[in-house]
Amino acid sequence: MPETPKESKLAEVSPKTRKVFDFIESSKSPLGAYDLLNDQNLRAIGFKAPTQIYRALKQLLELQLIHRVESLNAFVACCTEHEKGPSILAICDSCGQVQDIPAEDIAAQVTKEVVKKFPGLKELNIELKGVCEECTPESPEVRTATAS
Amino acid sequence: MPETPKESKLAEVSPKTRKVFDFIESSKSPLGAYDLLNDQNLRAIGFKAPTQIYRALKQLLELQLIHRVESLNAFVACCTEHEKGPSILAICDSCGQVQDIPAEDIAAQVTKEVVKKFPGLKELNIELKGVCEECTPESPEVRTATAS
DNA sequence: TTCGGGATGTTATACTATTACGGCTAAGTA
DNA sequence: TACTTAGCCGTAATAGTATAACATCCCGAA
Repeated sequence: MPETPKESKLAEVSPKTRKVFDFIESSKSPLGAYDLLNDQNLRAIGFKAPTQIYRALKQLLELQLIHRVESLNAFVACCTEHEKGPSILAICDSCGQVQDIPAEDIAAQVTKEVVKKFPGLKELNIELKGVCEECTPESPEVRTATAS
Repeated sequence: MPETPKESKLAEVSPKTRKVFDFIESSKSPLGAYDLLNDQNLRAIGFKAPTQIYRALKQLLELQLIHRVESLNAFVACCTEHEKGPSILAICDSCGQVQDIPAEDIAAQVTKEVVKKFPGLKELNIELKGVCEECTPESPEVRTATAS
């Protein structure tokens, strides 16, 4: 049976790094490095200093198992459905949850638009703030949305 | 004669806040709060503590005279040509300069794509990393660009 | 003139991230 | 076996970013 990409990546990391991933993945909201550091379960397995946490996070970022949410200084697990492609991170101001939305076509359009002014594009980071579907009180029929 | 939007906004702020804007605007690269705080010219006019700087920055952000570059914890002046609309911030890894590129159409597409999953969209932040045109060694004819 | 509110000053502290260094262990080699 | 070296991990110290809390001043309204 074929391993999923996530499983094969996780096979490469140490048990401690894996534990960090598990906590991020099981959290509904993004976690900061110090949230992780102060987690009793991670303390219990030997995390005592920020460096240790940051080392694990660095590895998970390189494997693209997690995203860094720049505007929150925090981390979320990558959505397992589209592990490879570019993402939009949609941050709900109300419940704090972050959705990792696939953004292949947006990325393509951005690339196309900026190529003249910025020919050496390497990384793309899109973060949205607002209110997610679950926290939106209006009925679905009358919803509207605008970006400022 | 009509004032520019920038001028009319700047008319509202205190001389000290204006001075902070001037420094950000005249800088080629994004400035952090502590870069500003440690600037001799700002010290000379009475900036002594981070709070003062952050207050000025907050006001300038609200007036949309500056952008916060989330991935750098730093601030750049808004491009004067498109003060009102959404922007893409393109950060050059080589020279450190940031281009503020208009992004009306990208914003519209993002809005359209995420409206179902994220109907309450309020803010859009797009940051790119890579190498700008000036720092790109290749000849213009053979340039290509891809977003990961 | 006194009151109250907004802007500004000041101090302390919280939060985020990195550097530097030292020890351990596992793989390769004489 | 003993040596070496490179990478991983632990630890301490410090750098960098941001906010809270409270004092003070100044000005306009009553």
